[in-house]
Amino acid sequence: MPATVKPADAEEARPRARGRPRSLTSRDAILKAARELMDQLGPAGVTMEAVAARAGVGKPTVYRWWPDRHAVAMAALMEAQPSDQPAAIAKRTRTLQAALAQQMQDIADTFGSPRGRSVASMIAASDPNTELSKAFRNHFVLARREEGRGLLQEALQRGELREGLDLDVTLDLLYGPLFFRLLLGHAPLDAAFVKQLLGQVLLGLRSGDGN
Amino acid sequence: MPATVKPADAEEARPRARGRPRSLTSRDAILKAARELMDQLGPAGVTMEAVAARAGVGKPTVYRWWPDRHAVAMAALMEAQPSDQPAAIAKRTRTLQAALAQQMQDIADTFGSPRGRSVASMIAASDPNTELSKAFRNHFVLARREEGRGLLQEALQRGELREGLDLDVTLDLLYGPLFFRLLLGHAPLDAAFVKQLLGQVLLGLRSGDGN
Amino acid sequence: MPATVKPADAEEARPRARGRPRSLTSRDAILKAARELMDQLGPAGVTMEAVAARAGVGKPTVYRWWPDRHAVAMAALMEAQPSDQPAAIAKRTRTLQAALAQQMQDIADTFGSPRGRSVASMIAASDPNTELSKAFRNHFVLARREEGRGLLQEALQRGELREGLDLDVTLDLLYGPLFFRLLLGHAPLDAAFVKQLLGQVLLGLRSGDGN
Amino acid sequence: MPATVKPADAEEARPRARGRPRSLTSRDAILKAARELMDQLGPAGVTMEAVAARAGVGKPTVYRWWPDRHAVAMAALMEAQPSDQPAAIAKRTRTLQAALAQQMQDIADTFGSPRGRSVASMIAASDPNTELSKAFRNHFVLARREEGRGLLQEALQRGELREGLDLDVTLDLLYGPLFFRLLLGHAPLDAAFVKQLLGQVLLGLRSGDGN
DNA sequence: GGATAATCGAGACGGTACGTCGCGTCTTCAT
DNA sequence: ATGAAGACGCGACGTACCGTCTCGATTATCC
Repeated sequence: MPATVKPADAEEARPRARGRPRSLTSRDAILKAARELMDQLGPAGVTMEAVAARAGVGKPTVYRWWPDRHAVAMAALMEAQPSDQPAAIAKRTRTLQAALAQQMQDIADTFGSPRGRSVASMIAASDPNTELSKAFRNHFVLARREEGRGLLQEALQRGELREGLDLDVTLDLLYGPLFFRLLLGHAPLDAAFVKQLLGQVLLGLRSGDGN
Repeated sequence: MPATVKPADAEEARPRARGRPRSLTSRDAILKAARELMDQLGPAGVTMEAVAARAGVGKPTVYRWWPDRHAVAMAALMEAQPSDQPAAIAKRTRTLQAALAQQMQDIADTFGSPRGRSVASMIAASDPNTELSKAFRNHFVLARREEGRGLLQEALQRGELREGLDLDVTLDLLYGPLFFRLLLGHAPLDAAFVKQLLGQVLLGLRSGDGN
Repeated sequence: MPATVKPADAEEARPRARGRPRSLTSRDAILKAARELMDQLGPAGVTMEAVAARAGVGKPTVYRWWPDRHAVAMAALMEAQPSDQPAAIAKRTRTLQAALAQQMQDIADTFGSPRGRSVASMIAASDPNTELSKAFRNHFVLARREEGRGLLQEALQRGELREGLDLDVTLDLLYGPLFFRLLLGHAPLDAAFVKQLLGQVLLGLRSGDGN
Repeated sequence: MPATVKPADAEEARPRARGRPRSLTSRDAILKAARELMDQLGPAGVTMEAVAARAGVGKPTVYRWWPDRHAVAMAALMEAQPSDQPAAIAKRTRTLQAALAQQMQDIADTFGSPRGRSVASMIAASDPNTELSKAFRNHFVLARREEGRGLLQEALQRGELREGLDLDVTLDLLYGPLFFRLLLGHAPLDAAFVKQLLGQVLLGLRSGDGN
């Protein structure tokens, strides 16, 4: 799913806007420049002037695509990491616990990187009410949570989990602690933690009731 | 615990510095101004110029106390909310589950407020490695988590929880999902959620092993 | 005589260019828009974007007719005021002094208007070496001076003026002070001034020599 | 007399403004930079960015002293040429005609230079109603005209000129044609012209009446 | 009559400069 | 020495126009 501000590509009419079409080349150059600045200087380095200069583009062209520097940075990060296959590959080959463990470790690795830190800091710094901010959170965090929902539902169908489980609470029980440690950094985020976390959560999912 | 970067008020010598002493009045006026700006304009509104102007203070005076705008903002927020008694009062009067539920609901209320949103956004936006940032995270999040540790330890001594419990994982299991929903806002953070959350977590704490 | 930069309509071949011919409707709309902007906002308001937008025309269409914004503004002003009959009508009906007085008052009125101020400011602001600039100066100022030359020559033939008069100096003696006050605004430009001016100048033209 | 916008140096109170005083060093560097740009690139080259960069000064500092680019350019030109002694020296040593001839040739030389062209173009391009614009016109043009008034008054006292002369008209009669040719460029501005001009004007001043 | 070609409106393009705001530092006088 | 005041160099902001280009659509001439 593209990171543009106006996807709007419902296949209907869309009367082939008048005038010169926007240059996708410019758009890509802008996002590439933003990504490089993000990696080299962090989120604060993604200034409109630096992005435009590095992309070989006029500042107004950047503003034609995105309304401000936060939007450019978010679009660059979203385009950089498609949020795709990694877990999907592993999905079917393991047990629920193994699949979740792998995905969570993958998330930890991703967010442990400098670019991941940038993502985290932008999630919290941006106005949470804008559409772009929601899309960004969805892209980087909630999409992973939805992968987990898929894994849980399969396990549910296999009868490995008890009926009547509140999936949303369970998902937060899995991913909440993960991002909590990522953001706070008060304790290590290693394989042992993931194992313990999964163990405690899954224990409560197998039998009995959680009330 | 003061919010200044340099407490340094070790009671020893301190040769009664020459010249005019720093005005505590100024300090308080600065923090008050910062708090007001934070409430009215959000974290981005806490600029040094605005703070100094509103406090009726010169900019260098602000810089004499804190090194940059983030520090002023953090100090203002920390001074505003002492992170004290609320849970302490309730501690002894209820069951573990009830005490935790009350504290968590209290946290949710606190962070649901505009000022709480500011706190959350500053946590994620600030450089996580600075001392001030650590103090800030500790003040607003980890201190609450430590309150929970106290509650769990009491329950442990009462034999309500199984031995060998990994308290750190358990604490993240409790507070992680809470802050996860606070930050992401993907699902409501109401009493039902708190109840479900506590139910699922405590279920795994009572018997059996979590491995 | 049209105000376009490229009249070039030498009646010869001109192989009746292929393709769609330029729209005179557009041309007129552009000049009309430029005139309106000039009147409402002054010379600085005559921007290519505003002209094109107000004329309901694409920017390249404007550039197809004129090379830059100055040219458009000058063309608009020149087209607006044909520099014609006013004095021509009066020419024959009066004495030299009366005819000059009327023309000069007419010039003063013209240049005293907002549009006249625009003309004056463009004369001085434009690069004096371009062809267009020369045509513009000629249209608005020197053409009037040439009218005066005609009046003087008639008077010369009637024997009202002494022989050997340097007409160019005399013309500048008449029109120089007029435009001087117009541009500098240091003193009123009223009928009394015109009368005084003509009196002093013509005094020197009647007899004796000016050496 | 300085070119600052706020001279206001009436020697009275002026309570020694609070805060850091403005740096005259910066002011001078700005004006010097503006002058150099004016000489090298013409009036259009005097952009705020270029001035600030060349002066080694921040843009806001330039705006602290002058409100816009025109003001900077005018101040630079006024500071560059003090509009002083030249004629004053010659004043007493010659006849009226010789003194005027020298001054007028001096004016022609001054305004014939590139910098003089810039001055002329700025006079006509600037909003004639602002205080700065008036000061500018006064500095470069009317001050010279006033020198001429002095010369005429001396001649008047010596009895060289007839009584009842309208000095203002006479002055415009002298300087108007000069600036007319300067601005329009339709005829040479050489010694012969100056001689002819003075001859015709002075002829009318000696005897008879100009009505 | 169908191809060809220059024009049309529209509007995005790379740029330059605008005038503003905030940073964190420095310099002044008054306390 | 510290207080407030405020100017300093700096750098980024977001906007306005510049003059050029690239679209699809239109309108004429030429084959």
